[in-house]
Amino acid sequence: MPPDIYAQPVLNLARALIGCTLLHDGVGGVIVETEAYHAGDPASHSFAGETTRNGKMWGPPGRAYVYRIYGIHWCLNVVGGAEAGAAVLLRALEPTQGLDRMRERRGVTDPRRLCSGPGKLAQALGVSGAQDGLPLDLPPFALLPRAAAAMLATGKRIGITKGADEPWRFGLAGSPFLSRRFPDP
DNA sequence: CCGCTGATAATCT
DNA sequence: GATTATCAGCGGA
Repeated sequence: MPPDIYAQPVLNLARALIGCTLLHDGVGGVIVETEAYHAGDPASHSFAGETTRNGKMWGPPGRAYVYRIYGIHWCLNVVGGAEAGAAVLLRALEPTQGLDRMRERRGVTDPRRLCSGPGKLAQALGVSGAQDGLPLDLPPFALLPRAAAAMLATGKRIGITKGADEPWRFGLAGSPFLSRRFPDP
């Protein structure tokens, strides 16, 4: 990705990532769903300031912020935004490469169930806390620009209680690989 | 198709 | 001690 992509306001970054391709060890696909979080946002881990867990959110942009949620799942974010303490949660991919590895890790075969949610995505790509802070433009990761313009859908973020009405979830309209459909306009 | 529930542990108060 | 940016499985319609 061009480095200046990461330096724009985090809402724009969240939109710009739709349609880009993310790979980890050659396994991954096209980003079809994202959510934006930033330090002025009560739903964000960065809202209460810098802590041990969220430290990468204040680090260099274009890197991974990986955290564990509900003691079970991992979630992968792209650190970025013109503002400090911002990140984009990657919620769903359209699997295109390494389908067999994803099926092994996930224990399902339906491609729509491999990466259709933040926890599933991290599991399918083999991402865990070990990758926290790694640059997404360098091995073992790769983040590639999209080939064509994406038809964007916008909606409220999922699974949060604070800031729940903010329309900071973005997706590829009509994609069958979303964690949830966007409401019809 | 939809909604509910248990699992499970780091993080923060 | 409460909360949590989740998921799979289950039961019902």
